[in-house]
Amino acid sequence: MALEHAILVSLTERAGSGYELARRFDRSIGYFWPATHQQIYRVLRRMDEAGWVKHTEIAQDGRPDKKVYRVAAAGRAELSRWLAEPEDPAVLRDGLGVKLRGASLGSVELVLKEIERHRAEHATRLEVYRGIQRRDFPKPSGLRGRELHQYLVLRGGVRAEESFVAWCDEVIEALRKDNR
Amino acid sequence: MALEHAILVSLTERAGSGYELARRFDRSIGYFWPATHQQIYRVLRRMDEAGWVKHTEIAQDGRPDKKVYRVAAAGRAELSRWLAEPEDPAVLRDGLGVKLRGASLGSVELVLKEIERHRAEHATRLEVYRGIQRRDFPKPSGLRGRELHQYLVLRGGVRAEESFVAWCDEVIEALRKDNR
DNA sequence: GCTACCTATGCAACCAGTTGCAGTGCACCT
DNA sequence: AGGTGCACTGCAACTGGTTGCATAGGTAGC
Repeated sequence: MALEHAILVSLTERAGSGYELARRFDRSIGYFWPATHQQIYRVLRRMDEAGWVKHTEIAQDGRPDKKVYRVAAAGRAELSRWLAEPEDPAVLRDGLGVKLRGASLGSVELVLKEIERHRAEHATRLEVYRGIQRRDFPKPSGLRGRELHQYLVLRGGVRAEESFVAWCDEVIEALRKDNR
Repeated sequence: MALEHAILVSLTERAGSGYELARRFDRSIGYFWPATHQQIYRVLRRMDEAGWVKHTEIAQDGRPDKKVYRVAAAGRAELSRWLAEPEDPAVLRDGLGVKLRGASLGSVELVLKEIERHRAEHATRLEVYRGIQRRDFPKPSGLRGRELHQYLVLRGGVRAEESFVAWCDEVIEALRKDNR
């Protein structure tokens, strides 16, 4: 599995608390590996116990103390081990496809509405990603190394959402036509 | 959740045993909702207890007996309830993105190889889907109702794999260029 | 004759992800 | 003064998915 590894990648780039990591996930690694704060906290504790990360408690005023985590030697070792290991290719898992498949057993009208809703959702995410792209990578042609990799990951998010939106459009058009 | 519902959709189209369902999932609903046979058996038993499906034991010679399941009234009711309910839009979850993001912490060479491997895998799946498309839907323009829906679901699978392959190609080219 | 794979079912243990809740204290708005 | 929202941590229960194993006869290849 990979939440451990996603966290290690993120922590290697920059040390941080569980909360900060959860925020970071929301707008970077998270579009390839979403995670909630509870999950992150639990995995951080586990990795701390295993010696993959170390934490320093930091008192803050006006705010609860936070634990800032850094990657330890064992964590770096685990990360390179994992990076060299093959990964299972991702599979699609989308309940919307099941709904469409079963549409004629219920109301095709309602399923169509649902697809329009998903279309809007995916279009919103797409706009968010494009915004990040414009802001953080205005000139992609000059990118190298780590920044290039980050950009390419973002491109994956953009492509995935584009493809969702295009599929929804195809479905919406076909269902409307069938309905006439 | 939706494995229950995916099974109900499939069983409504045609009654079948757990094993048959697992095969069907492998080449139809499964590209939107993958499931293993163990999972399917467990859910079938649960649905049987809940009265959503009924089974008939069928003796076969030279082969183990099988239980053929059919959807019961309660199952049809549950299915329409679910079809009318909103569904959370799907999120991408792909460890390959995490690996790419962390590539510079290990061997970029190795990650590149891994991406080429995934590219090949996705291209294979894509070819499988396109084969099904050619065989089962040679003339998509005339499709209506349930068949149209099935075709559109397949189109989703095709689009998703196309998008994966295209992304891999973009990444491979960019990493090669960066390496020179 | 042995290995391996296919049909067919299923249990048990485990692992990962989700949901709901709880508590602290500041800042900001009404 | 009261409500909302944010920063920050965390537990507990649950649900769903994965993996490994067991059983059993038939077919196919070496």
